[in-house]
Amino acid sequence: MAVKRGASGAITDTFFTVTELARDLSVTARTIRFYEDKGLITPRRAGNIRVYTKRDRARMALILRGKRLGFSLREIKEYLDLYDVDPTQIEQIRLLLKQVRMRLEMLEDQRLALEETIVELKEIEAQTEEALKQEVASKRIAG
Amino acid sequence: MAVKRGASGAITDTFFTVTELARDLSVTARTIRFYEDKGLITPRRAGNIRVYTKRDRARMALILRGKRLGFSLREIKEYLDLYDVDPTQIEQIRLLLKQVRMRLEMLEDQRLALEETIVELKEIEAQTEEALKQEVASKRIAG
DNA sequence: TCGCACCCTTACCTATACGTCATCCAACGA
DNA sequence: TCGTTGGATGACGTATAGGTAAGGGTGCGA
Repeated sequence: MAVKRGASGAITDTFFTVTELARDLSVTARTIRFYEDKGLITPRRAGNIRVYTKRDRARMALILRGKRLGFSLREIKEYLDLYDVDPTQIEQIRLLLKQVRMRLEMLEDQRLALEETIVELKEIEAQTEEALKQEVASKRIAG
Repeated sequence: MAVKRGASGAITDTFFTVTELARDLSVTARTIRFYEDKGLITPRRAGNIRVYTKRDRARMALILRGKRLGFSLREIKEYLDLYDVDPTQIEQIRLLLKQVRMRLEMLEDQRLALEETIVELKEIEAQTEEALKQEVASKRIAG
């Protein structure tokens, strides 16, 4: 409920400081500032202090999801820019569509690889559990 | 059909040289040697020349899939080691099982993120196609 | 008024994953 | 015998994604 900055570093309930946002998203403030450096996010300032809105927070969440998916910051930036394209420029729209489709293909491909791996790991898991049971059982008999 | 090394660098049909394997997998020879340096793959040698079997090729394919999934070489190494664990050591089995389950959790998580993103991109795609149609139609009328 | 908690910027440090020479050796065909 | 192709180090270079101080400013409660 603090309107001014208290011990927590909060400005208001709808705005965040870097460290607040960082804690919220389980990253460091350094990381957030670094993303700003790279042009992925541009918070407003109160004086020279960064002020993040909920929209900024959502954007950060998108960035982090992109990272979980294994994309580089450059790629994530391009991806985020897809949301900000001017829809009146027809050539720009065509380009955008092409990019979106390429990315979709990549993701579908990645999903396939992912599912293959999950299946294999589950097999290993099952075999391992089996082996474990066998081991324990034989020890019980031997003991 | 070459038994000796010909112009292609082939040794036999079942063995590969670095560059052959590299071409086959669309990576550079440097990459493969680097993986060896990091202990991810250990081909046999003919003298001091690397000789890769089909098994080596399969292992390389696993490595590359791991990379597509966004894992580091260190993680991929750990993952590959799962295939080589001695199944008689019960504590080792328990550890293995734990690792497999952790990795599975990560992958399921990743799959979720992936599917969210795919859905969003498909929405953008649909909207963009729509906008494109509108643009073209209006230009046709105007022209 | 001191210290603490945060904020900012600048700058150097680090790990990962290769790319890029440079140098040297061996085999093969013209 | 020479040139080309390919293989093997070894060393240095590079991009990405931050970590880690260093140095300095501000507001606030004790």
